[in-house]
Amino acid sequence: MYSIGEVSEMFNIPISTLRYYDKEGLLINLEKDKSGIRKFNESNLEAIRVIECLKKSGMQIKDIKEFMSWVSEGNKTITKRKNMFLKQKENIEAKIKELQKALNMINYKCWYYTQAEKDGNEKRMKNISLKEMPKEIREIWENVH
Amino acid sequence: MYSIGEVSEMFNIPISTLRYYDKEGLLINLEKDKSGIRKFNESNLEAIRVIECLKKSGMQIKDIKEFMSWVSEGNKTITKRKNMFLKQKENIEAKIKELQKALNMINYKCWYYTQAEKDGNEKRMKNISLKEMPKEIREIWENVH
DNA sequence: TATTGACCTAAAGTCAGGTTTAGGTGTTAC
DNA sequence: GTAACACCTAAACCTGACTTTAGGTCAATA
Repeated sequence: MYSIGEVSEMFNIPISTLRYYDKEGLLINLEKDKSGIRKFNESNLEAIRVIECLKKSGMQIKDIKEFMSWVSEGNKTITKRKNMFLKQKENIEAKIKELQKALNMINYKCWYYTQAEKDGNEKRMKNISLKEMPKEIREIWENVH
Repeated sequence: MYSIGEVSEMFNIPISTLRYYDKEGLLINLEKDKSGIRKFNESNLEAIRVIECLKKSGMQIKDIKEFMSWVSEGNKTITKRKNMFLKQKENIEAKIKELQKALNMINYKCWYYTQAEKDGNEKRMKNISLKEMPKEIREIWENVH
């Protein structure tokens, strides 16, 4: 059993955020002692891991809450929950692809500015043609434009 | 030269958002005709590509604005701009790593719920030990916990 | 015993990043 | 010549996800 302060430290999540998650219904089955103090058990910690993961994958609080409500409904929602994870898998894979595209653009810009820095100005780079680019850079450029 | 409506369609960005970016100073050197209508040229389109990329990499509007102001200051800010892109490259690589970690968790959950669905309940899965997991799943699980 | 520290609630406040509204201009289509 | 369309501004509004504030409980320490 952990206090809110301990959990906050473990996960590096502000106490106010943990209380907010609780208020929003994300922390199902979180117990409180007779004087109202929250006691986190292992399954609450696992819920926090899942919340962090679903947030990273771009899910909104209200949808995470819905998922948590399915968890507490038991066996009859297993398929729903499985499908939700399959969908989040796709979401996250799409996000990674987008980021990789952005990374391509950034790599092109890094090359561009490294060259411009050598030249002391952007004159040459502003009008550079595909033929003048090294093969790897040309591939990136074509990918991005 | 493109109208705001054309640009909105090309990039799938709402007109209101393009106006907002202009108002916030992200679209430097954007010309307007005598009656105040925006005319986008190639370099404005390139700016929009850069904005989209920097947004994906997690940069805030006010920082993108600062970058755009460096662009309009010319050669003396080339090094600044290069360093900014180098830093964003790191940011985006870190983001990809995070997403890959989240994807691991999601893959574990997909496996978990596929098994639970077969069983018709979560009894077996809730208490499953490392030894009972296939090797790939065990590796994921260890990565995540 | 009193003060410190960790916890509590409810409600208000904040911030980024837009979006919507209200009222207006200028050009083309019937 | 009037209506429809694409554009304009300024300002108000909205949403999600927190964070801060104000006021209070309780247990342990000086």
